[in-house]
Amino acid sequence: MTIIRRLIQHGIELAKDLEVNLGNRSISQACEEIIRVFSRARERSLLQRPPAAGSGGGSNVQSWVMSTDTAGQAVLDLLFLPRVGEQTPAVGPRRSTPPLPVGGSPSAVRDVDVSESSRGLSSSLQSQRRRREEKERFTVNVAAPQMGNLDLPPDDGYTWRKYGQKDILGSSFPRAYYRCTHQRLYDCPAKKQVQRVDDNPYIFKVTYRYRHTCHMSATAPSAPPAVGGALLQHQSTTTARQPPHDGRSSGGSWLTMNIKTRPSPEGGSTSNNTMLPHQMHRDYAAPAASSDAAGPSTTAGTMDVDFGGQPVVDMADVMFNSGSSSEHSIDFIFHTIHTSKYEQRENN
DNA sequence: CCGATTTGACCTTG
DNA sequence: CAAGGTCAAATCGG
Repeated sequence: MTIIRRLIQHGIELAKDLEVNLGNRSISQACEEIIRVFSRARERSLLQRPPAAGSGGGSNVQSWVMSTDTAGQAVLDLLFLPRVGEQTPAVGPRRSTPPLPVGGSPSAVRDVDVSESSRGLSSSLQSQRRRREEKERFTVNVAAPQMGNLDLPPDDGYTWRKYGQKDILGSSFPRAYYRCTHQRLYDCPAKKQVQRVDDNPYIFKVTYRYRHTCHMSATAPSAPPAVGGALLQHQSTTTARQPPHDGRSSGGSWLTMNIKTRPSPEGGSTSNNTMLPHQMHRDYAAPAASSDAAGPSTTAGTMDVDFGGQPVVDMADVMFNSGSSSEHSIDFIFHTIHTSKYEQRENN
């Protein structure tokens, strides 16, 4: 743990140094060094990760980093805050709920969803749901692998099943539609859309919708250890962190964006997509929307709780995977544009 | 054989 | 009616 701390601290110092000395030093050189340091921290944390999620090392490291200095906190803010909401694709919902009816037939599973989304639904209900859906959606920009198969979508730790692809008007690249692989078995409603950014084919715009519920089922492949009911569970439980099989993961997964955000309550989210870290902190720490679709962490009301339970591996993860919506150079450094934003629509 | 992907058709919404 | 989103049959691949 000491080594991890040292590595992380070193990384933070390097990042600080980079920001201070921008222009005096080769940026790429500095970035590589920072990446190396954090990579080592991550690798070590992966090796050392305690079996009991939520307790032990992760929180220690985090609290330690947070207590280092303001710059360290800034880095943490920058890196952590985005993922502490609810719908991160990287971290499944975490509330203690009874297992989902796994035994049910696929159709039964679907019925749950159909109840609201079936084509026969009344328009008012549908629009209601639609409004809520819009709130449960956020997009991130993720750097595409710079080598290998560039068509591969970014790996965010979950397993997705592609169910459609569509050419979008005005876009040079088609949009791919994915849903959670466990949609049927565990009634997991999580979906995402992946589309290359027009002006930069090396960047994916990923839109996430709904939360993963496949981690909540006791029988789910990813059923995490229940810790306190409001603690984070690590994504590695399920399909997360599967061994790379396409050549983009091992060294490339860090390019992936793992942002965790919490939808704001009705009207709570600002129309400003470029929230500063501390703003995000406030917003995301606000009581979760009483969304019936999922509400895992209405209990995880405070960032502190989430922070405390976050394993260090996630931290390293986020360090590479996410940025923030601030103008920080970290974004540039890690080549991960994090325009994490809520799709908001004006109240109709 | 089973699960994932592809792809054209269909549905919903504005 | 156009565009976005989803379905589902056909196909692919392990």
